[in-house]
Amino acid sequence: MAERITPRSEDYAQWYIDVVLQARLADYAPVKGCMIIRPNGYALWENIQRTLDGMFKETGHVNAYFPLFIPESYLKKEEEHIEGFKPELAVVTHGGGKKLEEPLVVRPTSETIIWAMFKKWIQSYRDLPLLINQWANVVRWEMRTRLFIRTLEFLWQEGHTAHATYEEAEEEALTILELYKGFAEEWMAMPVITGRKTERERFAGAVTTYTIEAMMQDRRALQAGTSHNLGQNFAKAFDVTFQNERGELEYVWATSWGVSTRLIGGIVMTHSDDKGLVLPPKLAPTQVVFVPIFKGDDEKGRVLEATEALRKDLGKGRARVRCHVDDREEHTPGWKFNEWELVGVPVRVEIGPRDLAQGQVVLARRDTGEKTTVPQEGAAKAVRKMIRDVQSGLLKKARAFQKEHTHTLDEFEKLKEINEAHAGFFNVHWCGAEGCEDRLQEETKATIRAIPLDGKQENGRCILCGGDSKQRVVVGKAY
RNA sequence: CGGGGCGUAGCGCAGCCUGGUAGCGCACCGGCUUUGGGAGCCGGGGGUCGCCGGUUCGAAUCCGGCCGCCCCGACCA
Repeated sequence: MAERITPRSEDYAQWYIDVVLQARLADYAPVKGCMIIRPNGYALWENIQRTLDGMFKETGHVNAYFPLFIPESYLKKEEEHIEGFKPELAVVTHGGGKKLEEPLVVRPTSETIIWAMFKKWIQSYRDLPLLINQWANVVRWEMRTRLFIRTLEFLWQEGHTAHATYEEAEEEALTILELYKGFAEEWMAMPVITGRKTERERFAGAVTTYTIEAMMQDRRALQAGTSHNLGQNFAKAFDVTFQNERGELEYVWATSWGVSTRLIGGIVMTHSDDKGLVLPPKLAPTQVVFVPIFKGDDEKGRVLEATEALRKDLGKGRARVRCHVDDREEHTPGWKFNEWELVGVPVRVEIGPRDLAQGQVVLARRDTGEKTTVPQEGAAKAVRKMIRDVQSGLLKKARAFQKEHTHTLDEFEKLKEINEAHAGFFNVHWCGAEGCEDRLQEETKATIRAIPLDGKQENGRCILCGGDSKQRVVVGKAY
C-alpha cells in the first residue's frame, strides 16, 4: 500500500513534497539542501534537455563546456556580479591536502570564466556573434531549500553570447525569451507571462533581465526562466574588445540566459493532483502504459498478443509513441492503475478478456480520469488523439486558472485583501520608484514579478503612492 | 539566523511518562489460492534504538552534552 499523499487543500507545500518523493522524481541527499534526481525525474529532465537543445541549435547556438571551478578573483572583476552572488558562494580553499594559493569558487553561474575565455577568442567583428550554450551543474548556497525549486546544487543550461552591437544583444535576449515561452507553453503546457524585471530584481551584472513567470496551483509565481542583456558590463570587466569594420576598437555586447531543473517543479505544481503526478504528454518519459488483465495462461496469451499488436502500431512511423507494457504478475490491475496514476503517465490502456470478447480496449486519461471504450480496430489512432487531447487540455486548464486568478486593480487595499486570502497575479500601476517597490513587499510579501513586454500603454496612478504611471506591472508572491 | 518537529528494520510508526534486553503496519523472501480500482491465508528473514558520556545490578526508556535532517519565516533561479 502506498503512502498517503497530503491533499492540496490541506497543505500545498506538503502535497508537493509527497508527490515528488512518492512519484520517485527525487529523494533527499545526505547533504542538507541537496537532492538526488531519480530515474523518473531524470528521464523528464532528459526530455526537457533534448527539446531545448534542439531549439538552441536551430537558432544557431553551439554547446561547449567550461570548468566547475572559477578563480575567486574572476568573480570579483564585475562589481555588481560579486555583490549579488557573494552570500551564496561555495569556496574551495584546499586541494590535494594543501591550502590553495587562490581559493576556487564553485560556479554559481559561468559568466566570469566564460568572458575570461571570450577575451582570448574575440578580436574582430568577424568573430561575432559568438553563440554558446552549456549544460552544467551550478551551486548556490541557499539558506532555505525545496526539492527542484531551490536546491544547493542544480542542473541547468546557461547560454552566453557575444555581439557587435547593443541592438543585436537585445534581439538575442528577446529571441531566447520567446523561445522559453514557446517551450513552456507548447511542451510543458505551462502558460507564462513575459516581462522585464525591475532594477531591484535584476540579475547581478545585467543591464536588463527578462523573465518568464508562471502561476502555480497555489497561485504563487514561479520564475521559470531568465534572459539577460548584459550590455558591456562583462566585456569591460574582462577587457574584451573587438575591431569593427571601420577598424575601431569597441567593447563586446553580451547576453546570458538559463533555465534549470526548477522547470520540473513547475510541471509538478502546474498540473498534478491529489492522486499524484500529471505529466504533459510531450515531455512524459512514458506516454502510454498498457495494463493487460488476465488469469490463466490461455487468457494471458491472448491478452498479451492483443496488447503487443497495439503497442507495435503505436511504435510505428514519425509520431512514435513512448509505450510501456506492465505485464508484471505480482500486482493486481487495481494496484497498477494507482501506481501509474501516481507517476503521471498521460494515457492508460486496459485490455482484458472482456474487451477481447467485444473487440474493444479501454482508454483512461490521467488528467480528467475519464475512461472510454474504443474498438480494437483503429485503437492506435484513438490513443494518439487522446495524447494530443491531454496535452492541449492541460494547457487550456492552466491558462484558465491563470486568468481566473489574475486581477486588474487600482486599490492597494483590494490587492492586500485578495493577496492575503489566496494570492494571485495583480496587474497594477507602479510609478517606478524603488521605495514603493519596497513598501509593496513589506506590506504584502508580494513583489513585482515582471513589467510585461506586451503591456499596453495607459496612464494611471501608482497603487502605492499615487504617482504617475504609464503601464501596469504584474505583482505576485514568488517561490 | 529565529520558530516548530523528528531521529527505533527498507518505509511509516508504537514502546519512553512508570528502566528488566524491542513490537505493529507496509515492503521483502517461500508456498498455496487470486487478478476489471491498491488481493487472501500460512510460514519466514531483517534492528550498533542518531552519537558520546553519566546514573543503575540492568538504559530505546532517566540525566547531561553533541550531531543530523525535515517543515515554517528572513535571502534567492
